[in-house]
Amino acid sequence: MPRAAIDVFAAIAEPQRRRILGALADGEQGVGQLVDRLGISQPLASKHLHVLRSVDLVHVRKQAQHRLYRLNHVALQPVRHWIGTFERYWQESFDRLEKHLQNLQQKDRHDSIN
Amino acid sequence: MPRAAIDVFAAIAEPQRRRILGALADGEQGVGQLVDRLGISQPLASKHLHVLRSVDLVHVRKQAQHRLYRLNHVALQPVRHWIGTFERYWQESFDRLEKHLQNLQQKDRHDSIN
DNA sequence: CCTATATATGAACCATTAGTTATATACAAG
DNA sequence: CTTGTATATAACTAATGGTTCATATATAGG
Repeated sequence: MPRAAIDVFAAIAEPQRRRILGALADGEQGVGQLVDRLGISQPLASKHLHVLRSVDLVHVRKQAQHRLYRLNHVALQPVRHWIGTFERYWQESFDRLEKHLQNLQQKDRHDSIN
Repeated sequence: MPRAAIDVFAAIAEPQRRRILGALADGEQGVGQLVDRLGISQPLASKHLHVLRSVDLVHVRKQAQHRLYRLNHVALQPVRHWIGTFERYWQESFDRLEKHLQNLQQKDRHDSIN
């Protein structure tokens, strides 16, 4: 139960959490599905999801007893941006990318993560 | 003295290490300069640099008693690539970027980091 | 209300690690 | 060879965090 102020960088530093995010890239999923796919214990999955939720990397949706988690790729922007500060060599391309990203964000409501 | 197998993600999860890399983005620097600029202790700087070196994020060059560290931005590619796997929405742009990156890598010998 | 299923949470354990202080190493200069 | 400067390393401390086991909460269905 990490109550410490963890940031996005620390969140994605954990291999299991990266695996979870990778699995969620295939679409919204419940805890049970993630447990089965990744072969980890249920409490561990819940706790990692809690961390990911604390940095807004995932969003939750209730459905009966299930909690359906879905990836929020926008929360990765701090990492993207930080890396961009070093890669000024291709900064021009990066700027184009950022612009494109902002456009995508605006119509990012009920988009197709599947 | 972290002898554990730390990866790039864990290396950049540490805020002080990100600050060090940020400082090195301005060009090659000695440990003393980093200590002054960042206001951290000398042993701490050396240890963080050791970690960064273990994942090839920095390269060292001896000059008299000094050790001059310089950023190796190419080592950030795993992070870039991993993030790219989620951001398939602008994948096309990303591919163009990757191509550009590979071109830059080839003429990355004694380039100008400053 | 009782049971089953799905998920979250608490407690305890153990490993890792950021940080400090003290000391060692490397090199240069006299 | 001694001194001074620059950096690395060792020993230690304290905090953090990943993991497991047990238990609690939530919801559905009889």
